[in-house]
Amino acid sequence: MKLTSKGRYAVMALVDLARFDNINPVSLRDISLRQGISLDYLEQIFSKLKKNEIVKSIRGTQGGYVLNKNPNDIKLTNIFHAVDEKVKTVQCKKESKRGCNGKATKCITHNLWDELEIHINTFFDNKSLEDLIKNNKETRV
Amino acid sequence: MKLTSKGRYAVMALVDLARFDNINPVSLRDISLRQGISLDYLEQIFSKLKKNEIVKSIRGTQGGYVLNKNPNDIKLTNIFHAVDEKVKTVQCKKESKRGCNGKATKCITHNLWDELEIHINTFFDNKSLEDLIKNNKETRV
DNA sequence: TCAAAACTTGACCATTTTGGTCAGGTATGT
DNA sequence: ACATACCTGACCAAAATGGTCAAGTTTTGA
Ligand code: FES
Ligand code: FES
Repeated sequence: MKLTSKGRYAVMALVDLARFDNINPVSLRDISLRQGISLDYLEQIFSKLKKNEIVKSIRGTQGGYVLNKNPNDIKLTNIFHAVDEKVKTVQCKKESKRGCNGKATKCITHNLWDELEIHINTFFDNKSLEDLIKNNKETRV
Repeated sequence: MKLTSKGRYAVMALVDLARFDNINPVSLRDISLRQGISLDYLEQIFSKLKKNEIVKSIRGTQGGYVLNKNPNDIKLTNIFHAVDEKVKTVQCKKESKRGCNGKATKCITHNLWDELEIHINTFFDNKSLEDLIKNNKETRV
């Protein structure tokens, strides 16, 4: 089980963004330099964040990106969903009655994995961007 | 973030094993048939489980595998560790002071991922094979 | 006006991981 | 002796990962 860098970068970039967007839009170039993430890769990520209305873009010189919501209303769940970082612990299709082995009933560990998935998602549901900024400000002092 | 089938199969196979090992050793062939897992693949998995002293092997006709510990002492953590299914959320090396971006300090989201890793591992630490068997017996009634 | 800054889109690709298969063993009970 | 079942290691196709590259379009400020 590992986190992909797409998800990791998305959160990283948004925390960076949230810390600077009070006055001006923040350019991807700046985020790229500060966080050490490839500019081209950031563009892919922000394209998705924009489609999911987590950020707004402002074009032209002095342009950049701005948060589209209150940091408190942006949960990790939303960010991960936007960049297709999904938690997948079961093998079978959830909607179906069939199991992962192709048999007619769910396998003997299905419930376990389901519990695990809920356990992980709970973490993401409860963490907002606001929490992360706060936490980061504290450690900056 | 997804679970690999190596980890999933390992647990599945051990639950199956635990349910039948009271009397005789259980052959991989039987597990393979009951759970729909390739025999060759199971052999790879059990080789690792054996090295980690989670199961014992008994060779020859009527041979098979037997649990090497009390089901209550086999935690999911142990199983996952045995088959190299590890939870990896941070990008950097934990021991090092350096961050994932190559910089001298940990990145702004490092603490978050660390928290997440602990959150997930807690789940694995607290779940034993015994729990799974019980749960399964209940649902079988 | 026009160049530079910055967003936009989509194709492309090398490397690694995954999820196995295959081919040969070796040990042991009957 | 022979069948059963463990044991070992090589091998491999397909998918996912983690990007790069190229070619735009839009807007501002000098
Ligand atoms: S994981 Fe759902 S049936 Fe096996
Ligand atoms: S994840 Fe540890 S420094 Fe970024």
